[in-house]
Amino acid sequence: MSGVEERETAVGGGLSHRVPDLGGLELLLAVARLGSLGGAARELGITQPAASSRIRSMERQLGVALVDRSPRGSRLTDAGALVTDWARRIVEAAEAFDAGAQALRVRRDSRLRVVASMTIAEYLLPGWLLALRAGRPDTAVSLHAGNSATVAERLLSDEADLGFVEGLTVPSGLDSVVIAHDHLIVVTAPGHVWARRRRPLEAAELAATPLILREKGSGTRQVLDAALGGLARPLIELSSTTAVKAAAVSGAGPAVLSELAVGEELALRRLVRVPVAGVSLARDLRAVWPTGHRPVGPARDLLSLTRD
Amino acid sequence: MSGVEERETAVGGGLSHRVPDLGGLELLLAVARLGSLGGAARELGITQPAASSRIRSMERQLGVALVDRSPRGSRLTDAGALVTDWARRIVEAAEAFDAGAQALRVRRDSRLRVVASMTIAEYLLPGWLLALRAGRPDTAVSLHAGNSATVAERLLSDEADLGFVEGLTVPSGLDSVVIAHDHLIVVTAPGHVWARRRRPLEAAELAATPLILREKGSGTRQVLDAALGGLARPLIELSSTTAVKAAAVSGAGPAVLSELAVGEELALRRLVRVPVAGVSLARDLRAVWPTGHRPVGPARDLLSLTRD
DNA sequence: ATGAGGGCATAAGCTGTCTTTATGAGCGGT
DNA sequence: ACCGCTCATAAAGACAGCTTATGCCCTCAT
Repeated sequence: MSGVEERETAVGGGLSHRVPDLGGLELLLAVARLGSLGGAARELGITQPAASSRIRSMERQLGVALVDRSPRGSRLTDAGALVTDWARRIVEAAEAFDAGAQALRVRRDSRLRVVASMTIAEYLLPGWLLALRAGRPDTAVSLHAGNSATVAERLLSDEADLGFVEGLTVPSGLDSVVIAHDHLIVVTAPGHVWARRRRPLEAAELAATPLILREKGSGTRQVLDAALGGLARPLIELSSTTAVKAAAVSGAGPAVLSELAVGEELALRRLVRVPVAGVSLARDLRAVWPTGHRPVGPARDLLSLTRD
Repeated sequence: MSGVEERETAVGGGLSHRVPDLGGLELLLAVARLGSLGGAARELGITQPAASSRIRSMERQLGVALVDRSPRGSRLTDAGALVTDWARRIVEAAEAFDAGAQALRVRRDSRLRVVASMTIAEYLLPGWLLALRAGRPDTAVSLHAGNSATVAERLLSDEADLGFVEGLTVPSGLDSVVIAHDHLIVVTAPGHVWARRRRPLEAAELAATPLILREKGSGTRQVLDAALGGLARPLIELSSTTAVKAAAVSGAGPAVLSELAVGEELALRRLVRVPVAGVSLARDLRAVWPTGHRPVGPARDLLSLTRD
């Protein structure tokens, strides 16, 4: 209730003022791994005083001692070990971001050109790219995102070497292999009536209720319409998974989304899964390529990483 | 193969030079949500030119156009939508970090004092704290991490209101309720012989092989020793889950860890799960409190969030 | 004992980034 | 035609982080 506390929570955002920047977190991880400030500094290509000062400023910012300094090295405190583990999650997310972002740059010299549907590009590809980078560090990948039609088009016009789609059907002219299974699920904000519901929803009830949906033509919408016999009733139609999630979290109504998209939200209880019965909302995720042109080289490397 | 490219990948670290900082990512999320640079700027408490310049510098850094500007607002480009979703993962990890870090500060006025074992504090508590903050924004939580004995000690001396343990036994003097189930799993680096193994490991084989383990006395080690009859043979003993994971990832040998701890690593294929048969490596995660003092108020709120 | 080496802290100066203030320009509805 | 919204540009100030240059502490080997 103090003025400061009030403002801190009222501002709400300002995360970047309470969380050390990525450079600081990387430094902390290096200190944890190497057991020495100077060693960590060397690894990151900065000087020892810079590392010392930076760790100290993180400790000031967090209000917690992170490392025990001694004349023969530095070890994490108990709190420091916790903070370091939480920091690792941020850095891993940043690594995935980096792998994805590098692939988004249009480069003519890419040895592997991938085109993928949105959901796959958002939730699965960064991980695959990281794994690929670990195994084949010199493979330059470029990524283009689009719907199933776009994927087919770019593959057939030789603008891409490997594609990923999430629809019900495989575009003609393409061979495919199933690489994972996905389910659409119904979710609501925790405050919604359905959030407390134990008895599964029936198809009729789902079809009769206005839902927050992706636009017609999206892979997600295709599957839902097919499952309900083309009857899905939109409360609003939004053009991205993100917008649908945001609307559902804010309590606008129930939404239908891939379980890939809402893992985090379910874990944090920002959204609640509503049980459904008698409706087939499963779909396959597939890798695709032009008929007959079985993937070779880098494309084959990536494909082998996607096996679940 | 160019000089610049060479250096970028050779440095390897330097993540913070290729990924925008948290402030920039938050700004991008706000732009995506509000559809306007100026609106996002207002929400974050900065001026419109600052937002404009910052978004522009992110686009320069990533080499990709993120937003389509128009005289009546800004919308994300396709690439921008992808980048924004990847950015959201980073920001969510940062929110968990923040929730945890705030709880680590020692504050006398905390209305809820929690003491938890390491694994739970590392992997589950931040999410619970975020959910608690969402539902009860004014609950100040403080967190202390330690082993089972520490948890019991602090609860019984009234230094904590609610505890979480992961061992096989409940310390005497405490009541408990099971809040989740956990399994220890055997993992190796992808290059290890066991990584390609299909036939499950037997207890005898596991007991005969030197493993990367937590130190004796840790919850993880207790469960493993019990399951193998006290026979676990350490290749090395390390004092943190983190260190065990790092050793396993680097290929030092097979490790035994909670599946909570290696979710990310398995998804990114940095580690591979080795099937095991005939060994009971399950354990319960429990909330605990002094016998008779059933949790009330904030403690009860938190407890109700942990139900799986 | 004593000197060498590794480890950390402090001080001073520099540089770059991000910010604000001030202003201009495009588009749309009234 | 004007007002309101949007975004862009330019100039100047504030701040954070880095480097260089030291000094102290501890340990180990000579």
